[in-house]
Amino acid sequence: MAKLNSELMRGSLDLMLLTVLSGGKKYGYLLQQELRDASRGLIDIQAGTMYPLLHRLEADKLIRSSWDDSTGRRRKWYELTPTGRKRLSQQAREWHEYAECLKNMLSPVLEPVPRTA
Amino acid sequence: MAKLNSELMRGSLDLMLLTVLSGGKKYGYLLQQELRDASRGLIDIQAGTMYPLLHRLEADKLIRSSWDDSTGRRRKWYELTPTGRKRLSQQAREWHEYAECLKNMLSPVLEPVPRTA
DNA sequence: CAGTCATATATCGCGAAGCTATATATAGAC
DNA sequence: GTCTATATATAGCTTCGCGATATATGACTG
Repeated sequence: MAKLNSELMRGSLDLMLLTVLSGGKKYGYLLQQELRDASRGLIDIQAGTMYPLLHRLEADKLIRSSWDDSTGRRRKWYELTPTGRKRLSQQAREWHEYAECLKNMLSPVLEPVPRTA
Repeated sequence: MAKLNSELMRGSLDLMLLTVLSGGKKYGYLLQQELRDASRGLIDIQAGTMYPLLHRLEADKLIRSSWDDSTGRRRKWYELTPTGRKRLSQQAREWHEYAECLKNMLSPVLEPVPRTA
């Protein structure tokens, strides 16, 4: 699966991270991998994109973090806050509405009208 | 219909303009109106966003323009170039793929699993 | 044991791009 | 004559994604 033109994802990156986090606590590197795997390589968020984004989401109190230093691998685990959960479901609905709308507009481009036999 | 959080549209604005232009020649103000109407107010691209975007698309030779000064209303009509048409169908497919992927990820959030009776 | 790669997080600087505000000009309504 | 809608354009601000770079450890390999 070819990597996606990343420009397309602008605007829904937070939504994606929040979505993956709704499946439970994750740390950054794991999040990155899960996204890549779940999308068969389509979605590959760079580290230099993801970490600042996680920091933003935390500053906005949509997620919270805790370090685990018990192993040699320092890991910062993130989880949704109640606010984050609300934001997620709201953004998800908004995105879905938008996607349906755009899909509708695109339909003539995606599936050209078959010739009337 | 409430206006959409415009952040969500980042990354697919060009796609939308190209899509609307695939329906025939349009000038900027008309484009803006058609988008707003077709989406029942959901998509409302600001003038300060749209005009620079149109200029970019033209600089990239995806669209071309011609002035109509025959009336009091100066209008700049835009139409797709062959290159723009190719780009549109390519971006449309890419977006669709991405949208399906995200929709998939979102499905547990959008439609919570019903309790097993 | 030295070298290399994967794991794991972080930040800087750059450039792209959307928004608000503002400017300009005309048409039509009242 | 004033106000609103039509129609296009640009400057300045800010946000944000990316590549590059830095740091440190674990795991494998010869």
